[in-house]
Amino acid sequence: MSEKINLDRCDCTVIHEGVVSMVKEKMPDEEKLYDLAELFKVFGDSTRIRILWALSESDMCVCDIAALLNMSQSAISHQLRILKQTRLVKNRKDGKVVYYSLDDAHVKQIFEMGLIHICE
Amino acid sequence: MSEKINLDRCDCTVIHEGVVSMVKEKMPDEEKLYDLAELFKVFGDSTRIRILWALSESDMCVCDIAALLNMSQSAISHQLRILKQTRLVKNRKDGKVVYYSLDDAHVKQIFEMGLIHICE
DNA sequence: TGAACATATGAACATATACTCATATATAGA
DNA sequence: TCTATATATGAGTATATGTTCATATGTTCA
Repeated sequence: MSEKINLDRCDCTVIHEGVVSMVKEKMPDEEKLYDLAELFKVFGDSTRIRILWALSESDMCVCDIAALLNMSQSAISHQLRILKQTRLVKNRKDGKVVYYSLDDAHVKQIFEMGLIHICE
Repeated sequence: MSEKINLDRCDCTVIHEGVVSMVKEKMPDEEKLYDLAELFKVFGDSTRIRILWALSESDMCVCDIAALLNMSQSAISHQLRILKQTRLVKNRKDGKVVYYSLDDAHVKQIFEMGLIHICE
């Protein structure tokens, strides 16, 4: 279990060849893991987390969210754009007002999983 | 349902006072949501995601991980530090070699929740 | 049609962050 | 003790990103 092969970029030797090749087999596509990271990156901002949490309580328009979080309308709008691109929220227009709501039933479950870790 | 009160920072008016105050009541502590965002931020990097996924398959030493991901030992070590600070991984020392393993049984479940969204 | 308002958006800026590079620390073996 | 090896870490750098500011778009109502 100690073959010691030098590799390209990593400036060290493989100590456990068997383990590495086994794990390499089991790893999902690079792309899928990249997408997964991109999704969590969206959750990784407190403004967006608060927006998502708020929307999990009730649909709201942009002004309401801005008031709730005491932030500028522009800042909220920019973040809503990101959340929409990630298909985490959707919106419906009613005259001048745009109402946002969650577009994924699993958002709350993802929150729960995170909280379980934090609260341990 | 249209009280229109001007607020501090948000450059707009509250359209639905009732909804905003109701949601404000239900929102968790600012600090808790901040911690939650910080946790997801750790998941929001493809290098760390790949490390966590790899460790969910098998414990590994730093060199093995560097070889697996074809990255420098230093880069991996820096990321492992972050993962350890967040209590997502732990390590044990065996001579010169440091073995890392998952420190949270829920990591895989958090992945699953993310994948459900991506695969929809 | 024109004023008021809700929202969206591009550019600029300040900050955060992931990696590299150089080097420190620690352990094993000769 | 000296060398080799495995890992950790501080500084520097390039890039990513969140917010602000100014302004555009689109809708309602007088």
